[in-house]
Amino acid sequence: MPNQPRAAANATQTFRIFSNRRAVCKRVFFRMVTGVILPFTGREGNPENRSGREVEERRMAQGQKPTINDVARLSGVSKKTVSRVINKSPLLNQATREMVEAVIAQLEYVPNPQARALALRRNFLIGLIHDNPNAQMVLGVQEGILDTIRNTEFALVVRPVDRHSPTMLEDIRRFIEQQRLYGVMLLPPISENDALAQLCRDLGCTVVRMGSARLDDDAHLVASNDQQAVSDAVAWLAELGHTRIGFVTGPEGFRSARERELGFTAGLSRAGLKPDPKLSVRGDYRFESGIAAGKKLLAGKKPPTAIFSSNDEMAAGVLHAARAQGLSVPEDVSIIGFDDTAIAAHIWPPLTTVRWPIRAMARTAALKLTRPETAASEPSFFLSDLVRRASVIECKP
Amino acid sequence: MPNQPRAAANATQTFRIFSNRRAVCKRVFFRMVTGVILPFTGREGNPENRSGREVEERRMAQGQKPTINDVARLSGVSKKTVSRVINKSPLLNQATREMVEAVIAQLEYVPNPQARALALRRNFLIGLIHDNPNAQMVLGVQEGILDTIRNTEFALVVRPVDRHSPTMLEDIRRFIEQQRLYGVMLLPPISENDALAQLCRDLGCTVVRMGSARLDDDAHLVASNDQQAVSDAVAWLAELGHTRIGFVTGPEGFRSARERELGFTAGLSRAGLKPDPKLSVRGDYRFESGIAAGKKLLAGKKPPTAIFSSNDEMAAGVLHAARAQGLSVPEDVSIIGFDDTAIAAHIWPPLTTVRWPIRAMARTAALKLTRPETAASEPSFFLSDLVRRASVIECKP
DNA sequence: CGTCTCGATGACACCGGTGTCGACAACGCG
DNA sequence: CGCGTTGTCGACACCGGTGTCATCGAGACG
Repeated sequence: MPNQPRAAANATQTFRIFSNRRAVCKRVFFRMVTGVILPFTGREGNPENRSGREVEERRMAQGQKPTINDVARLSGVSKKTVSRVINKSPLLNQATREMVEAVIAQLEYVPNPQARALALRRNFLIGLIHDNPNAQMVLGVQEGILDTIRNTEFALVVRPVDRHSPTMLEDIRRFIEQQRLYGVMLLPPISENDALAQLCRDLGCTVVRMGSARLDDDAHLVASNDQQAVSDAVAWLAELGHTRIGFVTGPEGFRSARERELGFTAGLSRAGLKPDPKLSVRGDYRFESGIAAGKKLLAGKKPPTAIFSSNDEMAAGVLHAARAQGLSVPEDVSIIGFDDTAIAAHIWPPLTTVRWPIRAMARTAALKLTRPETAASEPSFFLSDLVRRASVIECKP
Repeated sequence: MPNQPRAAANATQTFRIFSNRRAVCKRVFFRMVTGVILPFTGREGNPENRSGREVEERRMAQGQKPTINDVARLSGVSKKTVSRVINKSPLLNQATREMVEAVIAQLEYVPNPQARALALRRNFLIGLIHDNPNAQMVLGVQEGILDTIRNTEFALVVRPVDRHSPTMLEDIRRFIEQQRLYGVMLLPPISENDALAQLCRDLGCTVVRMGSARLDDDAHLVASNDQQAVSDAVAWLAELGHTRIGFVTGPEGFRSARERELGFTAGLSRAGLKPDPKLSVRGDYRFESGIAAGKKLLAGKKPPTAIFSSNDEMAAGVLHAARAQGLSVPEDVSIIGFDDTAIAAHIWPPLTTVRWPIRAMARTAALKLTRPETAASEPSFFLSDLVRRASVIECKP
C-alpha cells in the first residue's frame, strides 16, 4: 500500500507533466528574489529581499538553524540534490546549482557537521597531538592552523600527550577512534615517531608531520630547514671573525638535534674551519644542561669566543655560566640560540637566535590536511630567519 | 499490514511467554562468561573469556567498532535499553543494567559521539576561547582541561581570537553554532567580557570563566585570588625591611590589573606603610612598558629598594632598566614579578614571582563544565604561590 | 478475582546529512 | 518510430544514537 512519501512523489510527477524543469526553477527563483515566499510569510512584502530576513528571523527566534530540508523545500528540489550542491557534485545541472546556491545564501544555511560526520563516518576535526615542546611554538602552531581553517567546517582539537607514558599509543588510538578525526598533525619531538604516524594512518586519517628533517612519508611533511639555518648562522659568526666557536648540541635521538649538528659542521667548513670535538658539548634542550655546557666550554684555557646553542633555553643557561665565570656577554663571548622563544627577547643581553616561521608552517600543514588538492603534494620546506640581537658582536682579537 | 519489525516484536513476545526476564538475563550472562556466544563463533571455546576477544578481533579486522545494535543484540535487549544503561537512567532493572554493562565491557563498546551529538543536538566539545595571554598559561590551561576530560567522551577544541577585531563576537557565534559546543571556557582578558559570556549562554552552552576577580555569574567562575597573593608578597617585602616599594601596574580596564593594585595597597597597609603615588607607574603588561616604568621609578632621588611588577614581562623590563642605570639586582633593588612564566626562571637573576596554579584551576574549570553536579556550585578561588628566587634580598639600609 | 497502578522495557520516528539505485526526459540512432 | 544512452534528479534506506509513547507483567486494592 502506498504510504505518504510515495503519494508525494506522484504529486510531483503529475506536476512535472505540465511544466518543464527550467520553468520551475525560474518561478521559484523569482519568488525568492522578489521576496514573496508564500508558504512562510503568508502575505506580500514590498520588493526588497526582506522575506528572506523574515524567514531567517523566524527561525532565529525559535533558536533553530535552517536544515537541508528547508533548503530543499524552498528550492523545490530534493534534499539529495541540495546535498549534491553542497558537495560540488559534477553531475548536476548548472541552473539548478545556482538556484540552490541562492537559496542557501539567502537562508545562511550551514550544513550540520555532526550529521555529516555521522553519515560519512568521519568527523571534520583536526587533531593536534604534541608533547610539550615550548609553549610559544604550540601556540604559534594553533594560530597558524586556525588561520587556515577559520571559516571552514573544520575545527581544531588539541591533545597534549606524554611521550614517556607507556600507554601513549593506546591513548592516542582511543582518542582518534572516538573522535573519528579527519586528520592529525604531529609536532616535534613526537612527529619523529614513525609508529605513531603509521597508527594514525591505519586509523584512516591523514597525517601531517612538522619537523626539522626529511622523513619517510615526504608528501605530508612540513619542515624547517634547520641545517641550512644553522649553517648560515655559523658562517655569519665566522665572517665576524670568530674562529673558535663552541656548540651545545641537543639530546641524542632527536632529529632536530642531529640536523642542527650537521648544519653546524657544514657552516664551519663553509668558513674553512675544522670542527673541534673539544668545543662541542651535549645538552638536553633544558636550561640546566645549558649551564653545565657553558661551564665546561668556558673553563678551558682557550675558551671559544662564540657559542652556538641548539635552543634558547640552553643559550640562557650558557649565559648564566658565562656570567658566573666573570665573563661578560657579548664582549667576551657571543651567544646564539635557536627557536626565538619569549626568553630570547627578554633576557639581557637580548639573544641572537634562529626563528622558525612556525605560524606559516602550520598554515601550510593545515592546508595539506584539509585541502590536499590545493597544497603541494611534496614536502614543504621553510627557511628560518636569523634574528640578530645584542648577544653577538665581532670577535675582538 | 504488519511489516517486518512488528513481526519481530511478536516473536519476542511469544518468547517471553515461556520465560521470565530474570531467567533470560541469567542465561545470556552465563553464555557471556563462559565465552560461548553461538551466533558469532559457531563453535565451542574453552572456558576462558576468549570468544569476546574473537568477536572483537573480527570487528577490528573489518575496521569496525561495535555499535549500540551489537550490544543490544548480544544482551538480548533493545537498543533503547542499552541507551538507558549508557545514560545511567534510574528507571531500569539492576540485573539488566549489570548484564548490559558486562556486554559493553566485553565488546569495549564506546558510544559514537557524533551520533549522540546529532540526536541530542549538542556536541561533546569544550571550546577554549582565548586571546593571547601568555603562551605558558594557555598551554597550562589546555593541559589542565585534558587532565579532567581524558577518558571521557569530551574533547577540547581551541579557538584563538583577536579581541580587537570588530567581528570577534560574530566569529565566535558562528563557531559555537556550527560546532554545537557543549561548553566554553573563557580565559583572561576576554573572560572579563560580559557580552561575550552572555552570547555563549544564549547559544545554549555553559560558560566557565577564568579570571582574577569576582564577576557577575559567580557559579561558573574559577579565579585566582590575586589580591591576597600580591598583598602577601608586599607584606613579605616589608618584613625584609623594604619601606620604599615601587609598583608597576597593569593596563587600565583589566580586572587582573585592578586586583593586583588593590592587593598592593592592602599589603602596604598591613605593613603599616602608606602608598606613595610617585612610586606607582602604569604599565601595559608588555616588556617595553616595564623598561619605561623601571627607568622612571629608579630615576628619582630616593629610588625604591624593591619593585613589584604586575607581570613577569614587565619585571624583566624593570630589570633591564635597572641594569642600564648601573644598578645591580638584587643588591640595589629587589624585583618581584607575577605569573611565573618561563622568562622568570631563565633570566638573571632568577625572578621571584607569583605563580597561578593554572593547571589546577583549569582542571576545576573543566569539571564545572563537564560534570557540574560533582563540582562546587559556587565560585572557586585559588591562592597563588609566591615563588622565591634570587631577585629579592633583604633591604640593606 | 477483576481492575488499577506502576516499574521496566520495546517499537518507532527522528536528528540532518549521505550512498545507492532507479526513474524520467532529451537525445542520437538505425 | 522504437530503441538504447546519457544527463539529472528523487525515493529510500542508512549512519548510531535519543525521545515519546505504548505495552506488558506484577503487585496493590476493592
